[in-house]
Amino acid sequence: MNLTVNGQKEELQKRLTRFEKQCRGKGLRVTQQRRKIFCTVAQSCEHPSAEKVFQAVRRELPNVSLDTVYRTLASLEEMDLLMRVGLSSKARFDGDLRPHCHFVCTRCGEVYDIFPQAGEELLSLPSAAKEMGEVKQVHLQLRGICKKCQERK
Amino acid sequence: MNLTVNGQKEELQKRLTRFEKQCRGKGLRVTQQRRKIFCTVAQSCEHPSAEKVFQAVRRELPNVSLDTVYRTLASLEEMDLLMRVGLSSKARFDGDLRPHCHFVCTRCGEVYDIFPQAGEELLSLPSAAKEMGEVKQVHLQLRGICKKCQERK
DNA sequence: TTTTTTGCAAATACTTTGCATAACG
DNA sequence: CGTTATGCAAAGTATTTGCAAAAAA
Repeated sequence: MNLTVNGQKEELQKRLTRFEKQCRGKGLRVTQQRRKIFCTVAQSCEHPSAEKVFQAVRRELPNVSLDTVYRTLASLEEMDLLMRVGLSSKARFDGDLRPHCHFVCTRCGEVYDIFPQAGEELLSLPSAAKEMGEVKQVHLQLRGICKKCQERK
Repeated sequence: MNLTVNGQKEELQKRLTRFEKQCRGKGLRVTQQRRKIFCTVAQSCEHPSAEKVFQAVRRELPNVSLDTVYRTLASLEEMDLLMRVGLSSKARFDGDLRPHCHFVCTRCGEVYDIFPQAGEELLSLPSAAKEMGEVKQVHLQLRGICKKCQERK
């Protein structure tokens, strides 16, 4: 994997400090594996898959296992130290093609529709978008904890 | 599955006609299975998984198979008759937490970052969002065909 | 030392594929 | 009728889990 430094404003050291602080706050131990996995994703700008992270980390920690990578990525996501592109778990489909967005509950996995009010603009595309290719669909997804899950806590 | 009619403006009949026209245009036959699978997703407002669609379709076509459902959902997506929530395939991660969006190429699966220009507003949340729960992250994903794929066509 | 985390291996989803038969146009 | 789509079964990925050993605090 090409570990080009991505354009994050805070340098790696600051981010590592934040990572360690959050781990300790949650009672999670700062292991070599966790640190290396975090650094790998933080420094990459290619949206690596679990497998890619595994391969990169393995160069320095030849004994890491893929399942540790999975477990760690999940906990880093939970701590908001990284984000997941798309959704994990199984595919879900939507036959409603009108512009709207989805609220996805990260606890129960439920997906709710949100329609903009009359007059509300859903979004304006960043101008850089057309340089990437031909945009066919726009998916706006809000992630958080839904009302139901908040109540049953 | 609760097949509540969703609030689509065109009624089912019109959508079915469009579906049939697009199938014929692509040389795809309008089979009972395709029609039923399309109707199921078009009428549902609960973002069903492949399995859920399978269960619903099965009630009227007891012999459908799950793999037909998968194949059909994929072709309906290709024809832009439905959309997929999140991404299929494997999970990918992003350690850059600054507000930005992703261009996802639906042909090669590559994910590119798009950062808004200075002064460009990425989006304004629909006012209905806060009623759903606590929004923790906003994911804006543009799907289309990337430059590279356009060229190698 | 005590508890958490790891690596291993095996299990579990979820999704895709090859092929003979059935069905559309 | 000729070709495409289906159903079946089996394979392929991606991800998760139980458990004993290793490592952090």
